[in-house]
Amino acid sequence: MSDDDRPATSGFMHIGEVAARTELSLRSLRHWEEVGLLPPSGRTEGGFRLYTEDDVAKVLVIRRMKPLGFTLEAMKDVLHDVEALHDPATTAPDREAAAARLAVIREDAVGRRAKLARQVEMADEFIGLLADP
DNA sequence: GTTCTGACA
DNA sequence: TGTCAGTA
Repeated sequence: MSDDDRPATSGFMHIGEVAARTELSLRSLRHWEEVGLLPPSGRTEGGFRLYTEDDVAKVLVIRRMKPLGFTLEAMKDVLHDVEALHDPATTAPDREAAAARLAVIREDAVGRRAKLARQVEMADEFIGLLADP
């Protein structure tokens, strides 16, 4: 690794640090860039991906949606809408539309969470079934 | 030693 | 998604 590939000085992180901090695989992070879900904020001259704290925040959003079974496309929309709401330049009607979409996703998430909870119940019952009497 | 791209038992 | 190859 050459000096221009060392991110420590500028607040940027390499993919390895992001993976470690988010408990996600390098493979997933690379894949998500490939499909346009999470492009790194930058690249070194050597081609190394550079991630910011904001990027990590997005990764965490994805990590939270993952167990709910949302599609990468849905995650992409969420990231875009959340970003739009953060951007002061976003117009009122655009905010309204983004908020509406996120509300739909939230309802969906509530349902998916319930289904997940039922699965955990099944797991607990199974574990109880094998418990020492 | 870490990351990159591409490919596939 | 994991993992291995062949590089830089």
